[in-house]
Amino acid sequence: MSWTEERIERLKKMWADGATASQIADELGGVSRNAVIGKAHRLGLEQRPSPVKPGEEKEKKAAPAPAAAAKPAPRAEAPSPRPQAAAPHAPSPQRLNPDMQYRSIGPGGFIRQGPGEQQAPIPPAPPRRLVPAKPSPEVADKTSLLDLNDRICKWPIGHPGEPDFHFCGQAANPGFPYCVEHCGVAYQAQLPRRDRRPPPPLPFGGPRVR
DNA sequence: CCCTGATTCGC
DNA sequence: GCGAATCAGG
Repeated sequence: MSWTEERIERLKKMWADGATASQIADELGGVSRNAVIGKAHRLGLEQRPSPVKPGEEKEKKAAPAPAAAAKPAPRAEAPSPRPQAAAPHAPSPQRLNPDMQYRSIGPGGFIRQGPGEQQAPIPPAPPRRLVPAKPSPEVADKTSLLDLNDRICKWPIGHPGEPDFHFCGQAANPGFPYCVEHCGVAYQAQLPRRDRRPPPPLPFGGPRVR
């Protein structure tokens, strides 16, 4: 089927009306939705909300980042002693906390409280001076999660959970999460399709095909 | 899986 | 120019 004047007109009309490429292809018949999209582009009538390109390019996919949650991790300067008291919900009969104050509970399981009755205030914990924990000797001089920022290479060294897990820590390649050396590992130029090597055959005949 | 539009590139 | 194959996101 060829793109006659009439079919092109119909394509333009439906495209402008917001029909999807699939709908247009079905309506016209004899063409695939890819053909419709391709034709629409060649006609220059694009600029439609694409599900894939709503705006600018988003976060780069950090290629091998396993658990490197690459956030600067805001440092807690002076944490407040106790954020809030536990809500006085109906405590289960088991595992009673001896430090807690309990009140009688009615048949419905709710605390019975008179109209003017106030909840007894929980006394605040005595102020305590908080000192930073000493880092374990394995990571003493290494770049830890808390040391990360956007100017530091976040390439993980070792594996999360290991005692000496840390990050590269070199000066990052500007605009990239890694230093120049690790950028070279993380990012590879994509070859033209014809130059790509086909993936090696999977063992056992590969995944099932329905 | 289904869907979407965008892009690439052999023809 | 055409459109299948592919990509990338919902």
